[in-house]
Amino acid sequence: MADEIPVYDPAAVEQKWRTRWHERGTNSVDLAGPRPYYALMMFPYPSAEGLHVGNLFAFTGNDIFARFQRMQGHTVFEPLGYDAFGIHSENYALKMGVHPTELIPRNIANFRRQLERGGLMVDWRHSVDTTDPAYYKWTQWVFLQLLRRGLAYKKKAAVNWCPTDKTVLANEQVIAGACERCGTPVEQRTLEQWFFRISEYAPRLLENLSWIDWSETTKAAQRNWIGRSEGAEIVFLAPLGGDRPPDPNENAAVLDSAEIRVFTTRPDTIFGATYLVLAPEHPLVPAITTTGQRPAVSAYRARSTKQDLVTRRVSREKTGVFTGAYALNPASNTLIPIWIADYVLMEYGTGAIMAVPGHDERDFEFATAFGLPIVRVVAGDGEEAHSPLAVPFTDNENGRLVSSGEFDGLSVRDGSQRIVAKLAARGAATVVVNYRLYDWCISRQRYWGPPIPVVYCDLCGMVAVPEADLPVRLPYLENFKPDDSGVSPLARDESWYIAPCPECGKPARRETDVSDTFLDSAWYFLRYPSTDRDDVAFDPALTKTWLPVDSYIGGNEHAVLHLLYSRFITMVLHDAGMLDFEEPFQRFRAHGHIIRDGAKMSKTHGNVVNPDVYMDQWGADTLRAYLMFLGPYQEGGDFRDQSISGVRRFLDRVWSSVAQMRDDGEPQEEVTRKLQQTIRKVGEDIPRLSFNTAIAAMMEYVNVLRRGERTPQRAEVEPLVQLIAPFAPHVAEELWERMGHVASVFDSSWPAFDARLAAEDTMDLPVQVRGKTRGTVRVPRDIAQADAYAAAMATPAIAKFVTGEPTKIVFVPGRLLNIVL
RNA sequence: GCCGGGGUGGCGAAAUCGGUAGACGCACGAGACUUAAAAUCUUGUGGGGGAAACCCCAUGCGGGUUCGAUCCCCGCCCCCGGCACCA
Repeated sequence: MADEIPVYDPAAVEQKWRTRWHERGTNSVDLAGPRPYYALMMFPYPSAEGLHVGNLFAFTGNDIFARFQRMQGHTVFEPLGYDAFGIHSENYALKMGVHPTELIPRNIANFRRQLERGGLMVDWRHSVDTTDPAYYKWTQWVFLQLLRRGLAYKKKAAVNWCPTDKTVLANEQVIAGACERCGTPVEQRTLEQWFFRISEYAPRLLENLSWIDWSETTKAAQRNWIGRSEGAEIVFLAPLGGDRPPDPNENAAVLDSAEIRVFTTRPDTIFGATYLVLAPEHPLVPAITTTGQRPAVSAYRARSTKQDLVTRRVSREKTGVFTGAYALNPASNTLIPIWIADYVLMEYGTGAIMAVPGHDERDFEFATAFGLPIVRVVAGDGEEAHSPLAVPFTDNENGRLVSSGEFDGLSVRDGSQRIVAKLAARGAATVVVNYRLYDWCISRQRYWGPPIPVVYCDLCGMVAVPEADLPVRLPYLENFKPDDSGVSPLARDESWYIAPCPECGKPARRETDVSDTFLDSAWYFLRYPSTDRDDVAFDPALTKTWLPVDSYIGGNEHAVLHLLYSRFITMVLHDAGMLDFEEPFQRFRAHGHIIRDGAKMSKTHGNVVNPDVYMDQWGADTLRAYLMFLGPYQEGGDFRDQSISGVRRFLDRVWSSVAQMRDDGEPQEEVTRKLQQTIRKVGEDIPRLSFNTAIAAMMEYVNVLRRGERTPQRAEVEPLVQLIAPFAPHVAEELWERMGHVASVFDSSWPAFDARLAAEDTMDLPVQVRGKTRGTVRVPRDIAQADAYAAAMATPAIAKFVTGEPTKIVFVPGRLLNIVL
């Protein structure tokens, strides 16, 4: 090192180390290495626009964490792949008039280039591409495992249909009655669809949330989605065949009657149930409807089943029709009318409710609209028991039962229990738990996805494609545009869909639907370690070593879709004896999102950041560190062009510290102490993903290091280079090499924290008078209270506030002294 | 409506088993270097008052607990995200 200080040239340094890492295999993981650590990040959809700065933000956080784990002595596996099937790609291909089989490889190549440029420690030998037959062969295999276990089934179902994308959508993909992709109002259509029985797993999917180490926001979203509610099913008997209101004096039990089961979370309010409501599609409706009401009821049913979901969900106006029938309220023993209305959903609970207008807003609205009786059966403390209700009373914390016979005076909770117990004794009620989670509709009438591996034979019926015959390859279709028919474009290619029946060999017909993209991504983490194996989906030994995933990082936009499906598929494979764990991700952290100028980045806002531009101008290391510095990783932040210079300045200062470094002296005590504190801080912050404060701590250290005219010593800068390495890997490698090291800095051990070197003998003890800080005194760290007090009183600036005798002295050793007067 | 997360300088943000509020960075001001500018270095910067030493106010709003509250409790307001005619 001569007098000339070499200039930090990011472009040259980064180019050099990309090549070097490749040549040396620095990022190639030894899957048999010690202390395996699987650091997974959500794989991207390779869009034509290229890598988004938001992707880079997400990946960089994971990369820092992974590199840190490696320097802690772990063998770290940090794979990345491409989620390239799906409507997004297909629509883009349609728009551009390019076939997806051409488009996707092009996009992937561009992504790969940008990702490598970002300096990620990814082992590309273990990548996946969901559109590769070598991958989707196993996606089809996963489907067959569910089929075999009775967890995949086909049924005619009212499904969400997007008229723009011309496809079925899962409930998860319908936001406020509209398609999450294009915003078009969703219609209801009845089609034959494939479903997975995820609802059967609802209790486990919910319960496990109590012990997995995930972001609270994500767990809350899943809990909301699964939607558990505790309550009771109560039986109401409805006498049949009468065209007149039954005589209450008549013995209802002797009449032929229908059992109407309702679900309620408020059995305590049963004395206030003044009518029943069935969903229009409820199967008992034809049986109970009286002759006189038949025309009105049929008209209403016809209308509401045709009605699309939007009208039904967005306009909350209450409509309904009286069936003419009555049911016996098993608690109050009175006859109450039975109505049908579309505010009661067939898909949830029993498709029937007991309406308690006094204590439920919806029932209140309905009762008001149709002039049905509103009875109060819960009253608040000190409230007149029979005070009329202008609005439904829903305070179930303080409420007490009234007008409820023997149950009067009980709390909501006790009342519920006692009433259910009493009804249960005569078989009229059962305690039940309901979930809002519906089965997962996985079929899509589109082109760009894995064909569902099933064949229909006139003789043998539905036959699963044998595993040995997988993959069922997606044929090349010139015209893959979807149409309104509700049938997949694959149904146009007879040469493809006519196939021999696997059982009898006679010509049969392939399933022409493809599966949902979310199935591709529900198991990809199992594939990464085993990409070398083409005979199994996942190698048992490798899976035992590497899974479950140690750390998973991704966006919260996948909190309910991808994460829930992945957990479900894992549980199924666990139950099938193929995995020895049932939760795929031990730890999950949701990262935040990068916005710019206070708005989400989008082409319409014109505020999209192309990472290439910033890597050209500042270097990848600077961009990485800046993204991590601009805000808390789990909250995201605002990308501001102006602020990036501060991070570059910091790296410049690290660079010149190394360039000027000397080997001929002792490290300075204050610098050493600060260094130790920084080692501790950075080592604590990285596992917490608190990257912004870790960078701030390193900046503080560099400020101390560069203070004054002195030349830094090796022992002062060498650990610094290791600390910055996860954040700025290229420049750290370069500096590490310039300091004389041959091996990669990532094969060095993270600097050890030495508490003795970090400790200081003296400190500035804050002194408060009456709780207000009035100054500090320089005292030994382990000073006793009396000495601290004496020191404070010896400081005029503090003593002058002590105007009388102290009544109390609060002393927290090492923290503060408070003199109370 | 229910469930999460959040509200701190001009800006991005630190600090929560209760203990000097505003670390670090941006921007801005002053100075050094320079013919000059850029870069770099030094230094200042929450608001108000004061010549100054200093004083007062301040973590969305209003109360409370405490020697001491950004942090805990009660009652509100606002922003972001999830769920939503789910009984």
